[in-house]
Amino acid sequence: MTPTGERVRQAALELFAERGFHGTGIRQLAERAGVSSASLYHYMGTKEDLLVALMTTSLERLVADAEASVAGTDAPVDQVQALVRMHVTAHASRPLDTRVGDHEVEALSPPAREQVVALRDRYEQVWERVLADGLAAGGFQADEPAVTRRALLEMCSGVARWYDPDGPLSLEDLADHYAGLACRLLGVSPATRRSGADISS
Amino acid sequence: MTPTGERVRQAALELFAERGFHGTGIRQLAERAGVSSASLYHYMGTKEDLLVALMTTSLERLVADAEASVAGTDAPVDQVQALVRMHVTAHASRPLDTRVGDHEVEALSPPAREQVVALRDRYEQVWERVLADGLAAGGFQADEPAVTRRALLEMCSGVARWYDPDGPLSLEDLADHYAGLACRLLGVSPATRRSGADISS
DNA sequence: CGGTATCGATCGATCGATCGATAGCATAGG
DNA sequence: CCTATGCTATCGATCGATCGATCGATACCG
Repeated sequence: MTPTGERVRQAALELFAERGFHGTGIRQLAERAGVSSASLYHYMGTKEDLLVALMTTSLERLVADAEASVAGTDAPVDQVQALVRMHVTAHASRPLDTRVGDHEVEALSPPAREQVVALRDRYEQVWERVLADGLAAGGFQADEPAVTRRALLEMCSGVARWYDPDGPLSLEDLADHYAGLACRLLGVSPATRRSGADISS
Repeated sequence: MTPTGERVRQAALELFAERGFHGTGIRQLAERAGVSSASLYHYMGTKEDLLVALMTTSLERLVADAEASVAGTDAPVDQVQALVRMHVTAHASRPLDTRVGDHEVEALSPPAREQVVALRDRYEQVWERVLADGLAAGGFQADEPAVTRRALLEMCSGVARWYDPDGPLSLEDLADHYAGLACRLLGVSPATRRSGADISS
């Protein structure tokens, strides 16, 4: 990717996150990227193509990171903590990506939306499988797994809306804290949180 | 409020929630409300005035309900459960209001935004005080109260993005479940969840 | 008559997108 | 070595469409 092309993507990420897709004009985008509005079209297809590209890049990275997170161990208690750390770290360190991904799905035309939603579903399936494994193994307690999963995910995604990297909490502290909160939510007994030991062992 | 005026507000609520403020045109709004785009201006000021009115109405109701929720008891454990039930019920039964309130704040011009953010802050202060009381009384456990408060609020707000009133879960069930999740998050011991008894008593 | 409610027509501005033109820079042909 | 050719990058000008908003006119109702 050429430097100017990268500047266009960065400008789009900032403006879409800040003002929304429909709230961002092609001319603002060009000005932020430092090119004319005509030159913009040398680096992208339509404005929507650009949005799709941003979302797809971000989501594919998230899916890959999620699958890598669970690959490190077989114990659901460890897997869910790895997922939470990864998710929180991603949302805190790249809030623009995740804000665009969360808020602008409805701005997409149906075919593009399908593609993006499919990626998001793949991501959530990783969580679903880990939660199901943990419930089957007895390490988690949840009356309504589907509700608990959504509550957990929404809680973790929220950091993109408020975390300040210059604040008192480091990324590590934040990830640690959320891993603990997730364990509480899932009813993981404190004794089993630090190890992958099955609760029945 | 005249019936047509009410239809305008309802149409705006639906469209702003569905397509966003900038994604909704004055003509779509008029069509959904069943009037001409010119007649629209008999019932509103500018498009932004309409958005502000919707947000203010929704937030003022939320603030009033929050203050009523905590007025029923002095025990923080009961107060936070009442808050969670109220918040979850509001977000599940009026998802359009809360989606607009959560997503479109950035679409407001600075003076209007200040007014809306002030209301939202008043609402969050109710939560903050209850959490501080619970920590002081020893009923809650939280290393980072500010983080825990945000995590709790984001978790509860998320229901507006997925709850289906025609699904298997009733509003009551949902509120119950979230009250339980909140207690887990806050480290409330199961014994004290059903009563307002201080943990030291 | 004097409000209230309604609308077709239209305003200037801005929208996303395209056009043809221009410059720079590589490299292949003589 | 020169220059012809082709490709990348860039832009001013402008397209038709739509934007939010306003106008004057009409109808109805007390």
